[in-house]
Amino acid sequence: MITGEYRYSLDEKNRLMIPVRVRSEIAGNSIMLTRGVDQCLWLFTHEEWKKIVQSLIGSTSLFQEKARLIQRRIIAPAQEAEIDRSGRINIPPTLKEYAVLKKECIILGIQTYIEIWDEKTYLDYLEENESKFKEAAEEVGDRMAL
Amino acid sequence: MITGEYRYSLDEKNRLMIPVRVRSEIAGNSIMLTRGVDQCLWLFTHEEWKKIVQSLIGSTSLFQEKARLIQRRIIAPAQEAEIDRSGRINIPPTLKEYAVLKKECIILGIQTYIEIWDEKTYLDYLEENESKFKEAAEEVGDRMAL
DNA sequence: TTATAGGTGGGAAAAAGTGGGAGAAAATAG
DNA sequence: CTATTTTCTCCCACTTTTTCCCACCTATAA
Repeated sequence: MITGEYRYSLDEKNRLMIPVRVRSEIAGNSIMLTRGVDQCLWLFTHEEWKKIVQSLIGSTSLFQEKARLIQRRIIAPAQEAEIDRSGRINIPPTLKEYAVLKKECIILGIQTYIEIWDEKTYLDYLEENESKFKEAAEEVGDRMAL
Repeated sequence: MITGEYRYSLDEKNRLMIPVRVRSEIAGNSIMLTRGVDQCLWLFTHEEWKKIVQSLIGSTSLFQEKARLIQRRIIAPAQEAEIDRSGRINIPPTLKEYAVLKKECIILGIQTYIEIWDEKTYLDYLEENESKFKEAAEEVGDRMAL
């Protein structure tokens, strides 16, 4: 299981470090990188990617508007990324622009996949949603005894 | 059951002591550390953490807004922390910043988990919420005879 | 006072992270 | 089509951080 919140900087060559702890959870050295929901990038292992693709296009058709949208928004932008010897990946220009990555980036391990955020964007997102989060937490609290 | 309120200081290497009484309640020497609700860190045993993750993400998907929020706010920031020979853990930078830990920290044992606060933040929190606490206490009093 | 357990600080080796050079490949201009 | 420039990739070397270990300090109890 991939987990953790890390800060790394994108260098001048658009390389971004993948934290060791995350790397060690990823089998092989090649991953899929795509647009996420919200202003971040998603990063999947090949296995996970296969599952996603299957569940996204498995039951839909190119003759359905919403299906086309999801395909264009999630599936099409996906690119393979190699992890280099020092544990970094290259961020392709279009994806970099989508997530508005500047220098400081946040990498989030979310169990089965990874998110890449621009630091400022991420902090703003959390701040904006803190009250919504607390509501959600209260709801969870109602459902269980923690 | 873990209980107690302790004061320890974070050293220059970002190590924080886990009180012996708390340590002895933890099986193994590794725990999960994450962002808490409110400005503190939460610390769970692996068992407890598993339960939390399960109940938080068990039935949700990365294509649901609230689910993503909870995952980003609680699940993703979680990192494993090893307890060293002297009974200390390392606090990762992003978590340290979130809880605004300076030198003096307060460690709270709350039955099944532990909270880590910056001392000043904790005292302010208690003070600010004293009246809310009294209300809550009244409510509890209505429901039972203590 | 001495022994013991809890707590604190720091050195040294190892691991992780960073930046940059050189050659290959690709793009562009002539 | 070739020559020049730019971009990309691979690799190496340096720096920083982390980890592991040990020594010492302090308080408590024998």
